[in-house]
Amino acid sequence: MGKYNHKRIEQRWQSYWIEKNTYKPETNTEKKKFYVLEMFPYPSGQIHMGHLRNYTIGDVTSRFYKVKGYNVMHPMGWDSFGMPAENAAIENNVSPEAWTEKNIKNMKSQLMKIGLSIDWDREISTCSKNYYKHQQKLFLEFFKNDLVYKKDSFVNWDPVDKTVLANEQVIDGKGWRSGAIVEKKKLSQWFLRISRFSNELLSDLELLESWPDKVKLMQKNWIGISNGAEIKFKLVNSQKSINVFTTRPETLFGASFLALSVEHPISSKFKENKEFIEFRNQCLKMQEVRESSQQKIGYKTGLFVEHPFLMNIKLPVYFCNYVLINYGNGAIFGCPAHDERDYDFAKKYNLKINCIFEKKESDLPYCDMKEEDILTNSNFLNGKRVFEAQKIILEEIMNKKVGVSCSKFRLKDWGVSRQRYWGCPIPIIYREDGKVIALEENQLPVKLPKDPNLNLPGNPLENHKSWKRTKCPKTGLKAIRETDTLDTFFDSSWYFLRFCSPNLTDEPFNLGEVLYWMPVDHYIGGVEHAILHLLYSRFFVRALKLCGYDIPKEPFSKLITQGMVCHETFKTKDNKWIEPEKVFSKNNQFWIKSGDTKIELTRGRSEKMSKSKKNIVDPDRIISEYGADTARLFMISDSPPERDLEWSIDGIKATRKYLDKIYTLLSNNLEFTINYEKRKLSEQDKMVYTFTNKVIEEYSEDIKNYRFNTAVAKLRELSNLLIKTKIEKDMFDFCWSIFLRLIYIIIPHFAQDLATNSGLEGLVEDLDWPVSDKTHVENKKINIVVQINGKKKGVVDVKKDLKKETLMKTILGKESDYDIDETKVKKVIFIPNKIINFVI
RNA sequence: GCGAGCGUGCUGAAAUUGGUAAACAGACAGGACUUAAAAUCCUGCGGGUGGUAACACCCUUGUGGGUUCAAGUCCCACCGCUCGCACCA
Repeated sequence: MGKYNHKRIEQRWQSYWIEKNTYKPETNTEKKKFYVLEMFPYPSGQIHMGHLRNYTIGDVTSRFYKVKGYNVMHPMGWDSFGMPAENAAIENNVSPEAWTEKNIKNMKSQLMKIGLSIDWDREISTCSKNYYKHQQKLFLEFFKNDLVYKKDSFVNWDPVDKTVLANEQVIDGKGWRSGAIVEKKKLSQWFLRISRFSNELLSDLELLESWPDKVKLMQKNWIGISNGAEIKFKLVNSQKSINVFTTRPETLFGASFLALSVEHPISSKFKENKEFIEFRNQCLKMQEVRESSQQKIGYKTGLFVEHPFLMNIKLPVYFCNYVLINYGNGAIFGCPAHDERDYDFAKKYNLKINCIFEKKESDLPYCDMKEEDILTNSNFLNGKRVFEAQKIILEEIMNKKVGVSCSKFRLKDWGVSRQRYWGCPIPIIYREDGKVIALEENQLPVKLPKDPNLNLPGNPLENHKSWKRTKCPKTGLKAIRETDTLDTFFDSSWYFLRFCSPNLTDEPFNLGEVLYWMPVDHYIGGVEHAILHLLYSRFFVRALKLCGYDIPKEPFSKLITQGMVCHETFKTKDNKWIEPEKVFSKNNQFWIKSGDTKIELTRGRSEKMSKSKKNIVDPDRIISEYGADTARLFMISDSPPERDLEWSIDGIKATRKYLDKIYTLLSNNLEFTINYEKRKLSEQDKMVYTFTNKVIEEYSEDIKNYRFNTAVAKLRELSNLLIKTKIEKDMFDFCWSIFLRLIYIIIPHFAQDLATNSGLEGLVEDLDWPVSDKTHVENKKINIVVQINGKKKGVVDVKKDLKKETLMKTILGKESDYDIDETKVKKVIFIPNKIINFVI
C-alpha cells in the first residue's frame, strides 16, 4: 500500500511541469485569454505566510481557469529596488545588488516548492537594467508630455532613513518604515501630475464593478473631491487680491476675517519679519506633530481685504496654524458662527461672530446644513433656504466676477524623488549653462554605479566621486546628472504591462501583446495597497494613454484583497514578546520555561504575523515538513480569502492527516476514469452519484466566487460520503476520479500523482473541467419543512414539485403525525419544494 | 470628529432572493485496538426542563424594540470591536 510521500511527489511533478513548459501560455490562439496576477513580492530573502496565502489563492484561480479552457497567463517578478537592500548592504558589507540577487534566488526556490503554475520565462526584476531602462523611457515620455515637473516644496523628511516620503508613506506623523517623527524640509523635487487625472480617477471608480466597495470608497476618500467656489477678496490699498476656496459660499455674509496658511505666497512679504518667522516655525512644527490639542494660534498681518459684496466692510487678514497650504488655496474666509475652527479662533482673538441663520443665535457654532435652515443678515440672501441661497450666491459670484464655482481635490501630485542609491536613476542632466536636459532614448539606460559609498550620510549618488559628472551629448558642455532616484511605487505602476512582453529589448511593451492580455482579469493582493499602489497604477495607464499608448484605461478588472495571516501573541509581565511555540499552558494559564523556573505569560490577542511580535511561522519549514499541498489546502480552507486567517498548527496537522487518509485509501485501489456508463443504480449508488454531481456544480460556483472555504467543505462532504457508503467499484472509480479532478486546482501534486498512479495518462488539467450530469442530479424526492405559525414542527419527505393541495391533504390527514385542527387554520403559506406554514 | 465594515457554539466558520441556525473543520471528552503510547477507527460536543430510557418540549445568532405567516438576514435605537481618513475650508 502506498504511503503519502509529499517530498517525492512534489519534486516529481514540479520538475515535470518545468520540463514540459506546462504553464507557458499559448501564442496565436483563438482561446479566450485570462490574466491572473498576484502583487509581486519584495525580495526580502524569505517568503512569509502572507506570500503563501496570496500565491495559493492566485494559483487556485489560475489553475481553475486553465482547466476551464482559457489561455492563462500567470507571471511572477520582483519588486527589487528599495531601501532594505541599502540597509542590509551597510550592515553586512555586501552590495545591494548582490544582496538582492541572492534573496531573489532563495525566494524563487521557495516559491518553486509551493508548486505554483507560473510561467517563469516571464520573470522580471525591477532592479535589472533590462527593466529600468524602459522605465526611464517612460519617464522621458512623461517629461515630453508635461506629466512630470520639478518644484521646490516642503517635503516629508524622514530623519532616520534620510529620505523624502510621500504623504501616504507618513502614518500618524511618522515614517511608515522607520517610525521616526517626520520633519518638514524644503527640497527641489520631481513630481508626477497625478492631480491632472483627479476627476477621471474618481469618476471611473464606477467602472470597477468587480472591485471591493471598501477599496473604491478608500480611493474616493483619498482623492477627496469638494465642490464649492473660489472667491476673490481684494486687498485694501492694493490691486492684489487673495483667492479663497469654500464649500459654503452661502455663508459669505457671515465672514469676519481671512485666514491664511503660513506658507501662503503672501508670507514672502514677511520674510524679513523675525516675529513672523518665529510664528511660522511654530506653526510648521505643530503641523508636523499633528497635535491633537487642535489649539489655534494666529498672527495679525495688519492687512485688510474688502468683502466682495459689501465694499465698506473690511476684514482683517491673519496667518494661522489651522489653514494648510496643501489644500484649496491655503486661504479661507473665517465664518465663526458656522464653523467650529473659525469659532475657536474668533473667540481667542475677539473677532466678530455673525450668525446668518435664523433662530440659531443660541447654539453657535451651528455647523449643520438642513433643508429648513433660512438665511438672515445676508443681504440678498435673506429669507432664502440654505440650498437655494447656495445657488443664488454662486450665480452672483459669477455675475459680479468676484469668483468662480469650482471643485478642489485632496489628491496631490505625486512626489517621486528619493535621495537614495538603490532605485531607478532619473534620466535628466543639468547642463553648466543652467539648462535642464532630458536624455535621448539612445542614451538609456542610465546605469547605477557599481561602487557607491553607502556609509556616508545623505544621497550616495550625490556623494559618488565621478558618477554624476557627465557631458551634454549634443553640445558637449559639462553637465551634472540628476542624483535623485525614483520612488519604488513608480516601478510597480507598470510591471503588469511589462509581463505581456517581458523580454522585449527595444520597447517597454509590445502594444499587440498588451491589447491581447490587458486588463489583468484577476488581481490579488493585500488590502494595504488599496490606495498607494492601485491608485498609482490606475494613474499610470491614463498617463501612458495621454502619451499616445493606446491601452485599456483600467489596469485591473477584478480585485481580490486578501486578509492577513494572524497568530496568537504572548507577553511577559515586563512586556517582552514570546514566541507562541515556546509557550505551554496549564490550568488556563500560560508559561514559558526559563532554566528551571517558569515565567507566567499573558496571552494577547491574535495579530498579524510580524517579527516584532515574535509570532511568525516560516512557511518554508511547514512546506518541507508537511508538504506544499497540505500548506495550500490549509491556507484556503479555514477562512474566506478577504478575511484574516488564523494560523493553526493543529489545522496543518489535521489537513495532513486528511491527505494521508485519502492517499492510503486510493493508492492501488483506484482506476482513474472520466466516463461513467449509465446503468440501473442501487439506491446507494444513485445517492452517491447524485451527490457527486451536485458537488461538481456547487464547487465550481464557489471557486468562481472565491468562496474557497465552502468549496473545500463540499469536497470533504463528498469524501466523507464516499468513504462511509458501500458502492459498486465503477461508481467508486468514477466519483473518486471526479474528486481528484476537482481538488487538483488546490493540491495539484497530490491529485496528479494519484491520478497518474491510477492509470491516467497525461495531466489532470488537460481533461476538461467536470460537468455535472443534470439529468441524474434531478432529485425526485425532496424535504419540505412543516411549520405552525412560522415555527418548525417537522419535515416531510415528498415528491418534487408536489402541489399545495396534495401536500395539505397528507399533513392534515388522519395518518399524519401533525395534530392540526383543520377548522382552526386561518391561512396556509406554501413555498414549493421548501416550506409549508399553517397559521393558526 | 467623519466615513465604512463587523458582532453566530470553547475556536475557525456555514446558512440562495427573509424560509430546517451551527454545514465543514479545529480543540476537548469518552470508547475500541494496544502491555503501554503513538497512529487509526467509533461516539459525543449551544443552553435548559421533564423522563430509567429511546424521546419530548422550550430557549438560543451583542442588547432592546419594530416589520412579517416567517428575521442571523430587513428597519430603528443602543453597546462593543476592527479598518480607513482626520484642523481638507
